[in-house]
Amino acid sequence: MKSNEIKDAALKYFTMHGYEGATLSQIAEEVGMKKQSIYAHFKGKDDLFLHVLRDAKETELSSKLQYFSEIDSQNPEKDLYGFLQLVIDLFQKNEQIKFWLRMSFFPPAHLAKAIDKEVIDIEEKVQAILESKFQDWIDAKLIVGDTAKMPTLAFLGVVDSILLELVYGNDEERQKYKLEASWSVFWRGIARH
Amino acid sequence: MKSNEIKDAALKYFTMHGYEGATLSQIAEEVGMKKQSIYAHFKGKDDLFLHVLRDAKETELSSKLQYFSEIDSQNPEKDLYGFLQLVIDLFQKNEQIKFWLRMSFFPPAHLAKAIDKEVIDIEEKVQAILESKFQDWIDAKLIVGDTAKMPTLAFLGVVDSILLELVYGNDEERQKYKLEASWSVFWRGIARH
DNA sequence: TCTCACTTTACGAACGTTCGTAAGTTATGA
DNA sequence: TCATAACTTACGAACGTTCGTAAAGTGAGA
Repeated sequence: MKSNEIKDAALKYFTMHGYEGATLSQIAEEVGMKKQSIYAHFKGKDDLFLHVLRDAKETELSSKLQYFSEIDSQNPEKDLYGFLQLVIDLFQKNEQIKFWLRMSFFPPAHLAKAIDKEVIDIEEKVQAILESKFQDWIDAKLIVGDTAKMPTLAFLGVVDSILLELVYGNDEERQKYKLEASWSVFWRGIARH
Repeated sequence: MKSNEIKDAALKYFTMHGYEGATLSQIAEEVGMKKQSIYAHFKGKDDLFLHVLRDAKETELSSKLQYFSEIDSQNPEKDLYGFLQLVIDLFQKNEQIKFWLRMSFFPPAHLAKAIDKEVIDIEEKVQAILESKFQDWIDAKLIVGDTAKMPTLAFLGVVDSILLELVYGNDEERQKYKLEASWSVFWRGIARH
């Protein structure tokens, strides 16, 4: 399917150079065609971008939902650390997550609204699941705290900081160490002791 | 000084639209001149960008260094929380920090090397100071831990996650709550108890 | 099985626009 | 008078997009 090849190339260049920095010529050349041919598959640059965005959203969301459906939820330490590992894993082997991250935080101005809607949609879903898990753990006295919202937001913060470190990512040793540091302190911050 | 006005406008557009998305025409118009007049002050787009970058770096660095020189260092809880407040404050009233953040993580490809050098320079300095503070606090048994590196990196992670939330920033209530959540969990994670 | 109409895909050429950049000219102020 | 800074005008290159056209693929009817 040529459309998918185009989307793959577009994903790559949008991720590397941002919306404005990516050109249809580059994308077309990567696929082995002229930029005009892209218009046989997509209405234009915006249309192509939004298709890539929705694919990325689906990947991001389904990966995370799947993770939560698989865990037994009786071991918060394992479950949460596993989620961090999942995020790192996705980031490293899946260009879509990098794309998603970049566009979440620095969207092209004229598409900001459309992007925001998708971002908020995912965010709410993930946060809701996470919050219910934390509530279970609190009720089961596996972690401390009265409301589930606090550890949830703190954990999402850890996820963000790890993602940022991965984006920045020139020192792999530092990445590992920073992940461990953030995780250790976070876990001590919510664990019973 | 017209050069400064140009840099101010450039800062604004580089921050909003990124390097590729910002145009010299827009910048010139903001200042009230033609884009060709910019060349009376700067060699070109790259030159203007690098000037803005260096100004931003200086602001970022001097603000943080000044903070550390002012604190008494005997109260880690107050000192660290104060640093978070400083970062938020800087971010909200100073466009340069937003610019700095965007360019740190998503630099224009052909200037990535130059930008990286500056970013690493600041990062190392801030980390070094922070690490020595943490070491003092550990020695004084004000916080737990054997090595200072772990709480340092974890704290830098908290800073990053807060910055990201500010960049994203459509829900101010959520921002405050997330800051409190990240901070509370972090502090409990390193505090003696 | 062959043909005819239709759709899909690709591309050369060109559109209008904007980009960053340059040279030459005019006004301002020391 | 002599810089300096802003202006006007201009340029090649690249941008996203459109048009017309040609080739390739598809399905139906005879």
